[in-house]
Amino acid sequence: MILASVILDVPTQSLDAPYTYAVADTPFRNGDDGYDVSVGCAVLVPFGGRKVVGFVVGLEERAEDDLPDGVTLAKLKAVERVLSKPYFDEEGAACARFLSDEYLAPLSACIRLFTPPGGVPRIVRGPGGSWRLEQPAVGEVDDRWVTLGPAAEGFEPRKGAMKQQAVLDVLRRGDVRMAELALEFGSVASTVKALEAKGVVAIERRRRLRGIEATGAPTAPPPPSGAFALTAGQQAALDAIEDARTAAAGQVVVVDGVTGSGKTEVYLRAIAATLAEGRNAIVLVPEISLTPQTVARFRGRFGDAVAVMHSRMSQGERYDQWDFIRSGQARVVVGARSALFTPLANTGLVVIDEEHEGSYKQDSAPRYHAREVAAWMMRRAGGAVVLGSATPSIEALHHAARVEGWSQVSLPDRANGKPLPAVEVVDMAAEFQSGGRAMFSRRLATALGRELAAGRKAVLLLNQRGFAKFLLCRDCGFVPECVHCATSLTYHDQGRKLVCHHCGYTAPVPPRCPECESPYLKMFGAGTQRVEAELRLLLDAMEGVGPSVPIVRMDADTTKGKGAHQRLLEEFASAKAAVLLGTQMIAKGLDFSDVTLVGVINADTQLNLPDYRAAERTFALIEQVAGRAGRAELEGRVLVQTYDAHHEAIVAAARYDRARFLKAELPKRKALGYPPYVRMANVLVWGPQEERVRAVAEEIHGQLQQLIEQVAGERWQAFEAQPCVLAKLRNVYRYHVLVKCPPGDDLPGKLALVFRRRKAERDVNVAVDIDPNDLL
DNA sequence: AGCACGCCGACT
DNA sequence: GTCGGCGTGCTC
Repeated sequence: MILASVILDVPTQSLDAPYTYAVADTPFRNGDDGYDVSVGCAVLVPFGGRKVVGFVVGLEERAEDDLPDGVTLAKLKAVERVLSKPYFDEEGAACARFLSDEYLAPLSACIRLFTPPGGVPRIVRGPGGSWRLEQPAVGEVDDRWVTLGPAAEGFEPRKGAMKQQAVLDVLRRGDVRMAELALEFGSVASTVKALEAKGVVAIERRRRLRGIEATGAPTAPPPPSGAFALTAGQQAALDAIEDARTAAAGQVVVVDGVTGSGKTEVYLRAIAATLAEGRNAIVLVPEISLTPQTVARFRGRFGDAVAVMHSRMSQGERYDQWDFIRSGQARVVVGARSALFTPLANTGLVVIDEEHEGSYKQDSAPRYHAREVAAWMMRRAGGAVVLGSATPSIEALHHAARVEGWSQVSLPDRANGKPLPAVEVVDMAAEFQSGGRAMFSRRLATALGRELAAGRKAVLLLNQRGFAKFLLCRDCGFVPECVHCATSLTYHDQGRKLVCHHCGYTAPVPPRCPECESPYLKMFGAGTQRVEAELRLLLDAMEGVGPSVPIVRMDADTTKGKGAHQRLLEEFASAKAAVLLGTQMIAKGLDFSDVTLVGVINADTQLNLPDYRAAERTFALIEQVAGRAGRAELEGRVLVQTYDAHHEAIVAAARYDRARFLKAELPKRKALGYPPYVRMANVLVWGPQEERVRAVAEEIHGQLQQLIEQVAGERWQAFEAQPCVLAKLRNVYRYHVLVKCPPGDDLPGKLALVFRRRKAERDVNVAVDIDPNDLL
């Protein structure tokens, strides 16, 4: 008999295992819907007196006396109905299992990554035990197309039949949509009908493919690759990727290239080579830099074989792109991290651009990292992974240096031969001591005035990730730190105290700076609006600048609406002199040739976040934003304002000296026990009642302590349950328990012993974050 | 005795 | 997640 392994589409811990159902009838066929039961299908199955939707993750032939564990012939029921075409194949099912094991996530949540945008069929329950099946609202859309029919040859409309003549003239130039005819000639329905009756035209329904216009116009046939010569660095990178592709064993190539070194051209050629072999490619791009320009670059080379997936597209657009990929016509998928799970067949290359970006880690279950998943996929499929960045993550660099199958190539020069812009550090503590009280240093103000007056543009970056308040001495730049963890202490209003969110260390707020006795200890955290207001005042007072110079503000608030992001950038591009003021999102991907000045208003907020990656992120941010200046003929200049002018991350970034940064950072990581020298898991516990949350967190800590004593070993550590840095979020109290282990150990496997056994509580939620991005 | 409520396990 | 079984304890 044929048995189907089904994951129920019910997101509950206790139902999160495959259930076995019989596949009735002739092999693999069920019901009258015309779909076969195959891996990846949504199916309707009976489950304890009701019906539920599930997904088939396996099919096998078994003898009646050889059923899987826990299944008896008496219990076994049959799949009732097949509800969909397959959403994924065996490989997808295996990937879901991998995600579930590796990230301790519910299998049903992992399976859901593979289902089409817009949702899957679901059961809706009515009163009195009634139920019905609801199909997803998003689906295919058809257009009515008008084409020339068999009688078109030699047909002449009657004299005076102006509309018929006009319609035919248009059609002789090619097929056209009914909607377009109506737009041009008004109501044409009767005209077209008359012509159709004569067999002069035909009306046919054609599937519309949404999401093309929205993501970069379709282009003429792609120009041949290799139209111009590569730099030596680009060639070396391409060679390394070709070696990895030839090895076909999931090799990972880190392409470490400064901004403007031409990484994208390397990707394009590697993809072209992949396609030439009949295999397909995925390109992952951080959500915020997935702009029409980015897409146009790929469409320019690969034309209509490019599918695009990102969250700013409508559900309909995403659905069509997904279905287009499923149809096998797409050869290249460009998208955010979830594009990994689209139904692209025969993937031979995954490119992850801006690899260091935090958005490659999903922040809800399954909390996967695209880098790890891509590596897993390409190991299985015999492909290669490319990780590109001007500032590769410490993990990537570390892996490249010592993990089998990983390698690194550098592109140290810009493709246009121009030097990188000079970066100057503005010491705000010194500025303050000499009387400067403003948000903008005199040096930055002067530079702004000069560039704007000369009709050039500036980009100002405001680091907004300063929501965790910290204390800073305005005289010497001192920030109180934890004596155990070397992270800054967070200020708490309740009780006016400083707390370390890693180990729980607490200290009172000092009345004076412990370093220099200054009384000017200030809490930090400013918003974009305030900065904009202050900047406006500053510009208006400047000679040769004044109120006519626009400030374009880009942050989470101003980029909310559809297309707002694009509109703001166009506004900035079309202005003569202008300032673009924004948060993180302006740090990458922007390429305006007339930006000559880049200012970082507050490099410190990032640096002083109570997080072990603070220095790494600050270093990366400065390098990234510096790359925005002077991309064309004009020379660029970068000013970085900081109260911590001697911090290695800032000094090293200003000199583009990564080796220097790593030399300072790595020993710290090693001494304090942080990645890449340990593996971490962050156990998050949250709920509406603080007492319950803390009790559960402490209980988990106890269980982990026990796990370590009994199975894991003494090189493991479980830290005491602590309130999170974001201790209360939307009336939910949050605690966490941090676990560390040696980098080679099976962290998820061991933790599963504790967490797979726990059953869900009603008032407290628990989530395990393996290799967390941050500990907030 | 009869029934409401809550806990617990099963559900393939 | 949802149902049903069963034990506890309260009411008629």
